[in-house]
Formats: sequence, structure tokens, C-alpha cells
Amino acid sequence: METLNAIEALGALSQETRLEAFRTLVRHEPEGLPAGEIARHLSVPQNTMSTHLAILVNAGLAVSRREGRSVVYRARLATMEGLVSYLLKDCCQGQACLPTIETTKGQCR
Amino acid sequence: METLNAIEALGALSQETRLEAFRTLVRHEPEGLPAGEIARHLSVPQNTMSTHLAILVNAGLAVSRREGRSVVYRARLATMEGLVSYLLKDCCQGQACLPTIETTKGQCR
DNA sequence: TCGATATATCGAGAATTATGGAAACATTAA
DNA sequence: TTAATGTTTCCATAATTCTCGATATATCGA
Repeated sequence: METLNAIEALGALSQETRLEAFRTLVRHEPEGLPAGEIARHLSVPQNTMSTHLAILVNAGLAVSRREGRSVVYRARLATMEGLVSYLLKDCCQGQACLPTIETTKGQCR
Repeated sequence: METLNAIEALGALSQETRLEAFRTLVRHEPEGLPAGEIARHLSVPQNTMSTHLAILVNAGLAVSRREGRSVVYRARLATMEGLVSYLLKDCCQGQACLPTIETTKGQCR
């Protein structure tokens, strides 16, 4: 991942509503969730949510597909993987790598 | 790491000057670098840099110590580790864990 | 003490982002 | 068609963030 993509992803995730939306999408993998349900779930007006979802999509952290009247969003975990990899490798020059893997790998599924 | 701390760290890193400053600090571990040198290095006015450094410190991503007339900043890799761990475990429910570790661990030092 | 150097804080303008009402668009069912 | 439903886009306002000149603070050496 390039620095500019990383900045965009970091910016997308650094907002409470969007971070919660992303987490919600992760919990609903792999089926995804319609925009309206995400909005209801987070108690946010649907047009506001729509704007936030567009930002997540733009950052590569989500994708959408139309399904009838609904637009179903899914998390894109590959981008999160790329972001984390960027933070550990390029940003930290591998210096945060080993301890992070050590403290994290027990929680993997 | 709590969600609110994560949002603060994400926000701190989602700005070009600050991300570059952090990367610069990582490259200068473990000695650290005086504020003025960071500013010069990134061609940013010293007061602007000072503001950005304060934001990094506030997010726990840097620490400072006075050394004579200078204030020397160091990266706090533990916070980065915590952030990455949060992203992989809590945010992604461990779903991004294994692939990320797989693609990253070869680059660790 | 004073002057020089290094950094932080203040304050204000510019730029960006967040928010949500209203309207437009898309899809379905009748 | 038309009405109902789900979503996005448009637009304006509010809030936040960025930037940097001017000034204040801290430290040092003379």
C-alpha cells in the first residue's frame, strides 16, 4: 500500500461513525448489510450514513452491490490487511512487527 | 487499546505531515530527534511542526524530553503496536489477522 | 544581567470535513 | 403508469482542523 492510500484509509477510520460502520460490516461478513440497516443500527440519518459509506468505499475499505432496492455493503478486509502491513513494515520499518505479531496471533481465527 | 484511543491515533496518522514526522522519528530510533530538525527535514515552519508533534504526543505516538535548549522527540512504537493489534483483533474480530501476519512477518527485524 | 537559540502558545484566517433537510434517482409491486 | 421503498446527491450550515505570523517561554553562554 502506498502512503497516500494509507492516509486515506486512516482518515476514513478516524471518525467514530465510520469506524463503527466498518466494524459492523466486519461482523456481517460475508453476507454484507444494506445501507439503511447500517444507518438504523448506528442511529444515524440515512443520508449521513450514505456519505460515510461512500468515504469507506473510496478508501477501499468497503464495497457495495445493488440488490433490488437495497445497496448492500461489505467490508474489504484486504485493504485493512494492506493498511496494517503498511503500518508495520513501511511506516515502522519493521520495528513494531514482531511484538505486534506476538501479542496478536493468539487471537486469530 | 480502546476505540477512542484508536480513533485519536488514526486521526493523528491520517495527516501527511504528521505521518511523515512519525516515520522520521521511527528512522531515528532510539536516539530521537529535536523538534527543529524534524521541521527542517520536512520543510515545515517550526511552529506548525510543534503543533503536529503535540498531536502525535497526545495520541501516544511520540514522547518528548527536553535536552538543553532542544526538545527531543521519540516515536512510541508500543502505541503503534496497540493500534495495529486493535485493528486486527477488536476492529476486525481477528478476521484480518492471519493473512496480515503471513504477509508481514517475513519483513520483521 | 543580556543576547542568541530552540520551542511552544496565541490568535486569526483558510481549508476541510461533518451533518442533515430536501430533492432526485432506482427498483419493485400493483 | 403510479405509489412505496431504499438510497444517493445536492446544498447550506456548523464544526473542526490546518496553517503560520507574532509573541511568549525556556535554556544557554558570555
